[in-house]
Amino acid sequence: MEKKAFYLTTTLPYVNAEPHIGFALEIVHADIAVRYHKLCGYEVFFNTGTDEHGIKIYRNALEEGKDPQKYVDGYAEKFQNLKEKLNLYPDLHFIRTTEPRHVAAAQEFWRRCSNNGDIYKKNYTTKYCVGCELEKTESELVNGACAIHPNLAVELIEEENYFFRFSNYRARLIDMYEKRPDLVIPGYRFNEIRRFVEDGLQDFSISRLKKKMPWGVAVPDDPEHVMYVWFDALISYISTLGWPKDETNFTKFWGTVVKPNGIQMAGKDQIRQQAAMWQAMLMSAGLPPSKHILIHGFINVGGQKMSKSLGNVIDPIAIVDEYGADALRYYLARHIHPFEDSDFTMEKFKESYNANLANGLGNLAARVMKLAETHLSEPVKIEFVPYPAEFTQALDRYEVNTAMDYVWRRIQALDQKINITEPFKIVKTDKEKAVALIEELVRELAFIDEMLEPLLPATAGKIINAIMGNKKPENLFPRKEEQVSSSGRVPHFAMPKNKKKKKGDLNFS
RNA sequence: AGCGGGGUGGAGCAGUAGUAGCUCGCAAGGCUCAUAACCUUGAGGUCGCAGGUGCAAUUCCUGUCCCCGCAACCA
Repeated sequence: MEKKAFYLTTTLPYVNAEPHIGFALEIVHADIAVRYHKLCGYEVFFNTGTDEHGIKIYRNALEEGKDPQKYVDGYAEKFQNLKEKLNLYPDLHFIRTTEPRHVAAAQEFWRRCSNNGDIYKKNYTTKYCVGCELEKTESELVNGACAIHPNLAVELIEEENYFFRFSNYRARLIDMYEKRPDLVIPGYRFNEIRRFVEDGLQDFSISRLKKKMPWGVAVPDDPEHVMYVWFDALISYISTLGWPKDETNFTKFWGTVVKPNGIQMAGKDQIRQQAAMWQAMLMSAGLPPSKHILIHGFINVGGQKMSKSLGNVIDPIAIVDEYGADALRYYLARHIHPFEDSDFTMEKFKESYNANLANGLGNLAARVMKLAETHLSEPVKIEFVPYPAEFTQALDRYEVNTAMDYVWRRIQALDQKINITEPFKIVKTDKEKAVALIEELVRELAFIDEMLEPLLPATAGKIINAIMGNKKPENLFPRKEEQVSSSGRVPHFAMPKNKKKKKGDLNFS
């Protein structure tokens, strides 16, 4: 029997900035889902990439005196490096929208929409904010300027553009929403987009005049136009599969109209593009819709938006360099909610790192394996134990945080078990019983390790190696104690907390 | 205005129709295998406010107050 196929794509980040913690969140959650499905026996296709066209990139490149292609090459490399930095699934597919295979796919997609009568030319004048790269309606302007970029002059655009007949798809979208109640997850996001579509749709512009802005995919049969960046970028979800040439691969992973299979992950600012525009585009091209669109929230810092001017931007690479990929993966998976907005501060990160990775998982692995190394003559044989329902149910719903909580309860339970059964004591009186006990502890550690595999793959590998070698592992997560606590007090860094109040101890601080 | 999210012990957050849970912090004790770690116990909450439905609501409904987002470096 053929393996079931699992397809998951992130949105493609626009390459005008360094990799962002928000994208790290998206791709780590995606990576966990992919690894989990792989372990469950699916054949998986995991896609990400870079969105490289558009006026903003064109202008940035010119400002830096670079050829646009050279400019995006530099950024694409930084994003490709995330694979290693975040310890992502080894077969991660990476598509760049400037690749010939993508360009060809975008053009074919255009042709199909056009043949279907959904693309037409229209003269129009609009106000356009270069900062947002968006047309602005009157109601969106404040004092005649873009509210987000008040310092940039709103440009008046009057030109002939190609438009997509989005308005034709209102009924069909609503109909699909009715039939596919799990298209957008979570449900309250689905309500948002449903209401938006019900309120009525306006056709949107999908091309730009080449003489003004040449940095885009050429529109078929019209040398004067290039595609608007959003139109071509969305198509990357299927161009990465080899569409339109590789029909087999495409159908296998993207599915069919009857049985869609493509799962997308995106931020809450992307609902409109992903759940409405893209779905209408797929209908127009005669292609299957998405199966699920998972919408995650944003990361705030200390209750505020991240912003350069506030100086509170979190750099995922810096965290990985200091703490390791799995430490960041841990935090994103357990403490950043899969759907709602979450807060990220370095204080919280460090607190959780010490509590749950150093003191929790790392210490547990060390104490179990030290017992094993000392008292067992050979490695414990490990058998695969099926994942518990509580764990799989959480991951099946993409509730990674709940799955993490479950694993950490097992970690705590194993710590408790060691304290209760006291093998380190029993070994002095009843070696045989102690050995049996320790073997049991190792097996339970292996069980925890199994669950860690999709979550913290590097750590999981180290632990299973330690088990198979019957050897205490290297220090998996060294404690970090150098910081001053958030209250400003110097921490009691040199004293164990269960002794710090004892009288008579010398205080080394 | 509208739409969306949120208001849970000192802090940060889960969660649920039926003894309210986690991390940190605090208090007392235990253990010594472990990364000055681990375990136990305790103090601390009328789960924003007011109504309603239920045998039962923090959990569902209605109203109301407050905070945040929809305006980001687009995630």
